[in-house]
Amino acid sequence: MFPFWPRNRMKTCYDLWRSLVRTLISELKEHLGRQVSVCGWVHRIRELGKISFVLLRDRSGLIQLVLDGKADFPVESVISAAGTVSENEKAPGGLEIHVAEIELMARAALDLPVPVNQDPDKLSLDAILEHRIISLRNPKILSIFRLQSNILKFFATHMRSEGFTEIKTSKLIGTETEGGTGLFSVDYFDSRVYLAQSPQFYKQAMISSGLERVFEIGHAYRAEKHETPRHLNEYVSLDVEMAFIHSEQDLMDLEVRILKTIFKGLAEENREELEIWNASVPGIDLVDQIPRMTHDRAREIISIEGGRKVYEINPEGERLLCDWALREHGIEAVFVYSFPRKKRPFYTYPLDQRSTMSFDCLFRGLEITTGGRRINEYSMLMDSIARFSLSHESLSDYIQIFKYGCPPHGGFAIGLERLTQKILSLANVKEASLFPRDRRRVRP
RNA sequence: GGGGGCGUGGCGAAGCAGGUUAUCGCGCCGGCCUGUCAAGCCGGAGAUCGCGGGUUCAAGUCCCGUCGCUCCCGCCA
Repeated sequence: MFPFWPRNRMKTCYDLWRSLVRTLISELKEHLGRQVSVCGWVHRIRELGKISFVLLRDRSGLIQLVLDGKADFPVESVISAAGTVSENEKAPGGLEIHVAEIELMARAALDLPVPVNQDPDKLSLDAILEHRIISLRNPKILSIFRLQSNILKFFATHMRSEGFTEIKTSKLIGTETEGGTGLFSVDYFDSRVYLAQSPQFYKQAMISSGLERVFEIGHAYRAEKHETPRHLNEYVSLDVEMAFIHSEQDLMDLEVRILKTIFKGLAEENREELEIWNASVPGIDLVDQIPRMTHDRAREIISIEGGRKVYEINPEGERLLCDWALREHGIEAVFVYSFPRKKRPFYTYPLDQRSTMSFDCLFRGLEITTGGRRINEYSMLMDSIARFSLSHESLSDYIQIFKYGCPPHGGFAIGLERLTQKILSLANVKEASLFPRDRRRVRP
């Protein structure tokens, strides 16, 4: 196997080195004293006259290369180096490679727009995002997405373990089902369609189809002109829908189990990333302790904590609630349920005249989840549609889900970027999106 | 939709009771150095101070507009 060099390359005296299979930097300690070949990006160069030290970076880590003479390539160039792995107390990490042969695979230009080998805390968010292609090379920045990838993995793994089927639904929708605001319209041949703000109706359709339990990991689009550290106009939604539930309490139970799996997995597999950000996930046992309170009770607590009467749960109130939960229950999270009917969509299952079987999950001061039981009974849905002054015509497809029998069900959605942001204590949710889209930014 | 703050070399900042060649750190280029650890030392390049207008003998600095960024509120994942 010669995965990195053309087969027709002319034979040279260095072909011995080139015949070496690439070794990942993280595996070098198993090759002590042996000849290896490594590939990666030049992270840092220190020249000391007749000897140079080059820090090489690959997907698995960093290693010091020791070179004779100068390094004739700039930082961020892609190289392949062959040499002998040796132990040296003077080397960072105790290991280094004494290089016999180097191949410059791709020379980097000199005008790096943002530093890759420095602490990104010293960069402005704007610089990070404007030069996203380059800033992602920064190991600390890239570590966000290593961790995020595992959030996705543990989420999906958990859902499957409970018998959920993964679905992918269309992001192009023909009608403004959830009300006119907040939808992006796009040209669709001779007509106009919209980008889905949630897979809500399709999830429910799959409940009635007989799958009973479904989840979807997909993008959601919100055409809202908000500019805050917690909003994106395109985000990844971890959507869940489950049949045969009794109330939103069943859904909170499910979310607790999901969060436990995610937190446990991250604590095991992403210790390094958490350490880089000086962050930690809540203890697994504590997730069971997340307090649950009604919307009314939440307002009371916020009023007491904030020292003044509140009627709405605003962002400051969400922070106060989580502070309270940390103090009283040891975990910065809280479930709020029984939201008023007027604060929830028409499809939310009513508990009584005033409130609904719906809930939010707040984590570290931020709403990461909204969900609830949905109306599954045809006549109740008709009443609700009338109550919200919606038209049957625009909801005809949706109504069909319930006309021929749909079991009691409900679901929720976790914002992937928000969860990532809060786990790592990132100042802005945009840092947790690879290529964030906000009101003006649609590039890179 | 409402409100606040900020735009100064590639990056991060100082300068802003108006005044002569706009300063510092990192990075970059050149030189010295065989054990560096954000290497060190010497030298150098690089900025029409976001843009437009106004006030003034004089504007990075004051005023108005504009564009951009960022934060708070509303709404939301």
